[in-house]
Amino acid sequence: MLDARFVRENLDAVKQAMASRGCEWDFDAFSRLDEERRELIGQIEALQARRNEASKQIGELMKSGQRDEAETRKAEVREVNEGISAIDAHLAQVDEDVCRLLLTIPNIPDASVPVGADESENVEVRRWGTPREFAFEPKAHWDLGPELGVIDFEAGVKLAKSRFVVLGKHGARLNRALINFMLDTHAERGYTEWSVPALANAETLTGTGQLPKFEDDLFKTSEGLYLIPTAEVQLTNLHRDDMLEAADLPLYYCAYTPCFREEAGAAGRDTRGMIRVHQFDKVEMVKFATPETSYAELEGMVVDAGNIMELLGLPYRVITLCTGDMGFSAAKTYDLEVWLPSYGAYKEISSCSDCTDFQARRASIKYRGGEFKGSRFVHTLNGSGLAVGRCLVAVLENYQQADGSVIVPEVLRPYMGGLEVITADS
RNA sequence: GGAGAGUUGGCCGAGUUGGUUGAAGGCGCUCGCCUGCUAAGCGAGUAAGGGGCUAAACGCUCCUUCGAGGGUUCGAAUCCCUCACUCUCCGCCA
Repeated sequence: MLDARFVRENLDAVKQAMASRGCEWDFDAFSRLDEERRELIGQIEALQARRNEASKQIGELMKSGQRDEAETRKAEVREVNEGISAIDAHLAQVDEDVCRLLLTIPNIPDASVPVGADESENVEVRRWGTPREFAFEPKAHWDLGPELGVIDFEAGVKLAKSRFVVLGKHGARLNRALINFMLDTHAERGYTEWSVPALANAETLTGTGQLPKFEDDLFKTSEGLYLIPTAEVQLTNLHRDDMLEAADLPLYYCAYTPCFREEAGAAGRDTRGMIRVHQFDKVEMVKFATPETSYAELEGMVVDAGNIMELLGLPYRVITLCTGDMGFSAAKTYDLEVWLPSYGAYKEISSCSDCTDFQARRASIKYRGGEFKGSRFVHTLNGSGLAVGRCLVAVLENYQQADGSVIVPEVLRPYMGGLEVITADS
């Protein structure tokens, strides 16, 4: 969420920022409501000051036995109170409208973010590794997986519905190996591991920005809880309403969780395979940093995500999302894309964002003890490290051999009981 | 699920015959003094959010907030109701 005063005082800059995102926002309504709100607050507070003054006098009159005079003042206050409640009802409505507007305006892109309309205008930053030249026709994971018995698409549909998958045999173990490998690797780099609920309440999801605007993307339970779309939600909200110490920053957190997404607007996209499914595993990284260091921390997070693919020997590239392609809460986002032979292209496997104080303001996450008076909002960052399902797909496709078997990357073998090759009958 | 106790500022903790208590005291923190160093000591300051005044900073002023919401009252941390959460005991259970 943006600060109402900031929007008011930087109206043109905010308008420009929203235009660069291709985001429609009712600035006129905001200005109107914001002004009305302040006007009403002024009126109410003037009346409240009168009431407080009179009440104090009534107390004194009662003590000194001037009952009649006290009764007169009481009648006066009753009248003042009627005025207050009338205005108050109006203010409550205006407040709600202002709040609703502020909760639906996205973060302002950082100045370094390329301006662009959509993903075609994202900017490549760097590449690591070289896509392998196959001496045979490589298979896509939607063929390879079932043939090896590691992915079962039909079973997923039977147990739940389309866009759910079942991992079997070495697939299940490879999945678990990836999770453990990622968590262990991040731990070595200073990330504290957490295990968090897979369900979250509305307040939590409002804190990170999924609600109220993107409720359609979430699975919801009958009692009002939501299945988390990412562990970012939980890790970031761990410190909701907290006051952190500057000396403790930055904080590095990570967690493995399943993630659940309705994919409401994704009909027809990535329909084959397990690239886009309703439930997938992900290891997530979250940082809490000061405004001074947050962009440097973002660079570091991208390195930490890329490190996983480098250790796995998976070719990838890093791109900077342009203004039109960035997520709601982010001020700057790097996507990491892994090479997938089935797509003949790089495909998103991680998204690392600096949300600046956007989430911290919603969730009230502050810190103190720095070179400033009082407290300030922290900057929150999050990034996948990595999406496990897509990583499993990348391993299968990139490490496949002509006979249909798949070599297990060396770093994963300790997690696979020393297994070196996945074959259909192993 | 049943019964009881609790929820106060960065933290701990007073405050329930309603009225200068936004809140004693302590800890922590900041500044100053003192002090070979450190520790201790002395003095002052120290909640947040919002409105207004000011070109702005400083500052001044007003309002709100004692788990959340509602009620009683001229006035509520203090009385009443509802809800949430925490703790203890019982029940149930992986």
